Amino acid sequence: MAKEYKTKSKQQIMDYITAQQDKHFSAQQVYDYLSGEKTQINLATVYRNLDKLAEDGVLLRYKSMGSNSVMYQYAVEDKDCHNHLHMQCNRCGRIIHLECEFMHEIEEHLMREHDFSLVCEGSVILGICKECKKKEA
Amino acid sequence: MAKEYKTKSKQQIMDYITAQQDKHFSAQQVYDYLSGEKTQINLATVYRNLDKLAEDGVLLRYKSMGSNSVMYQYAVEDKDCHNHLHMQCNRCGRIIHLECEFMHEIEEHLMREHDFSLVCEGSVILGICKECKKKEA
DNA sequence: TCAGAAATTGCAAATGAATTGCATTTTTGG
DNA sequence: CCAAAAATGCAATTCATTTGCAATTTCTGA
Repeated sequence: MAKEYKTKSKQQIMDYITAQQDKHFSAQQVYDYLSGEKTQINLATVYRNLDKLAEDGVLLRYKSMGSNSVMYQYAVEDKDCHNHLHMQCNRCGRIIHLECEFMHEIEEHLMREHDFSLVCEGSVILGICKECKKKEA
Repeated sequence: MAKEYKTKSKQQIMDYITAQQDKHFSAQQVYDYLSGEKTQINLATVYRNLDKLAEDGVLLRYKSMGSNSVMYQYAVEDKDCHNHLHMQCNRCGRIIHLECEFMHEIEEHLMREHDFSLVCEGSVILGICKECKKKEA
């Protein structure tokens, strides 16, 4: 099995993404942020690390029409994203986990009435979130 | 307003996409199909036409993790895709319209319990469709 | 019917995100 | 401190998509 070495790059990236919490970001954004005067990092390194983190389940990884790059979002650790849908806000891009009993109803309905086995990972429905509606009002 | 000229390219493309119905396809696939011995078309033309058709609502246009290119699917004319979610099969890629009363329940739940205003267009949940499950069994 | 305007196409070049090969550097375990 | 394993930097590459522009096609109205 692959060992993992702690590196400065990984640390910087982790610091960035854990600070983002509900927000989503692209590899380029991580790179831009980390390419300040003090720090120095390579874009390929960012890509490699983000992809590994996504594989490890630390990050959600998805494409949407809203952006021409792959977006990532920090997946809170104790959260198993295989059991619920995700709602993404069309305005702010935030991803909200649809964690409630209603998920069972959705899943069961799809199965029973449509013979469709829901796969939650990567399933993202769009809309406008609470906060953004408030802002607009 | 922009006039529209009927061209051979448009005709060929329309013929292809209307024959696809439930199936999805990329610009490249349309191009490959239309680049037979008899016919001749340019990839840029395919892109331009598909994008216009998507703008006009004739095609659904979406990205998903399953493919590294934008996918299109024929949007049946009398179907208003603003009122229902879409289920995409992870195996065959087909998009199924979730048109049933249960949609109201989902929409209402999201609104009432999560203060989330669902936007159906572009909302695609993933899973395995009936047909693909049969095949695997 | 025909000339000219407008739209469309073909082609090649450009763009831009993402990936990869490889030499170099860093990390870690003994 | 020393190798080997892993990670990085860099440049080159890939691949989908877009764009500029000249050539072609479509349409319209005199």
